[in-house]
Amino acid sequence: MVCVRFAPSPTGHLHVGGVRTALFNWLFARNQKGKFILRIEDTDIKRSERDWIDNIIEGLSWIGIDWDEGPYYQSERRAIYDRYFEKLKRTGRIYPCFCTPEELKRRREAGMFLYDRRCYRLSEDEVEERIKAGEPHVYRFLMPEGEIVFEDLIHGELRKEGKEIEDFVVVRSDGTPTYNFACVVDDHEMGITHVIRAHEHIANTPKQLVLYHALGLDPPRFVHIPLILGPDKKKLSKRHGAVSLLDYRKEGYLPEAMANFLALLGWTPGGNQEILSLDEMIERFSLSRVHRADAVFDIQKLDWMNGYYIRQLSDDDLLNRLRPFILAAGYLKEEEFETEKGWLLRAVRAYKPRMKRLTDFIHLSVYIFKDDYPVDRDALRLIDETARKRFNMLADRYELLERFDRKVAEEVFRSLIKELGIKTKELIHPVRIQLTGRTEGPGLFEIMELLGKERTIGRLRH
RNA sequence: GGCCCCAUCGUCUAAUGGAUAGGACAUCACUCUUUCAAGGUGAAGGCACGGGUUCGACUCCCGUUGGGGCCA
Repeated sequence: MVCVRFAPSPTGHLHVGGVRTALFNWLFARNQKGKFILRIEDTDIKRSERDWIDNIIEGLSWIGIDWDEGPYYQSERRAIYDRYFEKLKRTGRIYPCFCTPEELKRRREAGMFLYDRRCYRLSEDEVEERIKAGEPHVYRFLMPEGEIVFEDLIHGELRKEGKEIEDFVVVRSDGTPTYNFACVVDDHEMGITHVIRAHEHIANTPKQLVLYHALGLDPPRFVHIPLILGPDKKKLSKRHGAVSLLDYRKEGYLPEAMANFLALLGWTPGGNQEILSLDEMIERFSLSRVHRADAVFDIQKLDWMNGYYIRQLSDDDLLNRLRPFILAAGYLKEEEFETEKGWLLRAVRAYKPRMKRLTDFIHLSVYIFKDDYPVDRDALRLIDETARKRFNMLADRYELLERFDRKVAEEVFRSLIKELGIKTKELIHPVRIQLTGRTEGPGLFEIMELLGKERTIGRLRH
């Protein structure tokens, strides 16, 4: 059975690149009726934080990814790594190294890019003595020579000369395993069959393979997926703006749009359909349709897709999703959602085709919630004395109405225009500006209905 | 400095030796319309370059260029 994992390091927010990796793993597992495991790689304890772990879990859940096992924490699996460490020691392929980070840095600056094995040449007596003296030391893996060849499911055959890789560290001076070592142990222990991870890990694969070999274990299949780039074609990072998945939630993106958009970065379902639900993605997912080249994160396409998903939502559903934003903006109080529901639904319907993000609703609709809304000063100049006279005439007629909705508002409006012998737009535009402070928005009579008789008249006379 | 990966419209991509190189976003135009959106119709826009291989290359091979990544 296929078994994959997503193994983020809790050193920061769950970013969109990580989500995409998780998504590919998850889609593959679900498509293959396999298992998806969540593993938190927190070996580097000082850099890991509980908050980041929460962020990862919340982000994955929000976008719709669930896991069959875990989260496992590497920080709680020390005993397992120790066991494999002993095993590794018995192979004679690791040796202690006493070189300090400062020394190594200095040598690298001097042009020594590969470790020169100086500690490997230490005599047994000296090693024993220095360990006994409590001198800090790491353990390095003695790299075998010869070519390491492996099959990547996306890139095909990849090869690397063993002597081009230095004797990498497997265990730190504090006894914790390094990334490559812990990763191999966990992937084996958890029965991982396919390691699907970001392209930047290609260089780690040969190191992991020699570890599998030394430990006498069968390696999994490797799949290196392309990176997500910023508009400048460099690896997506904070420099490019929002990279944290939950920041997108805060900005009003829908989880289904995020998932759809991210899945299409590097993968195609084939055919021309681009809008897919998670279930459709599961059904059609295949690693053979994952692209090789890196992909630029195109926020404009995300915006379009998010707007598209918003338009597909029922008014009711959309209102529910808008609720936290409306509350946060202070437009309404919790209890008013019930009493104002009918009105809110009409408002939602009016602004729906104009939203790209949920937050758009807040600024698009200010003037129906508040009386102190922003006003376009330039547009205001279009309102002259004649216009004001007409506003009052219109207000006078609206005063007489028993019922006030978009239909009667329009009928009355049009009859006034007819009497005045002017064109519709000669009055409609000034009225819109007078009522909303801006030149664009939903149909004028919908706005009037949302405003209601009193406020419409009040603003007309203002 | 070394090693590795990648290369189709501005962006995401389809094509798997034989189509006018297809679609989506963005752009532009037209349309609808009380404005802005949304919708509809259409346009413009791409195989990085140079060698091979082949009857025939976007497709295979080599090189160049460009971009990216990893060793800290």
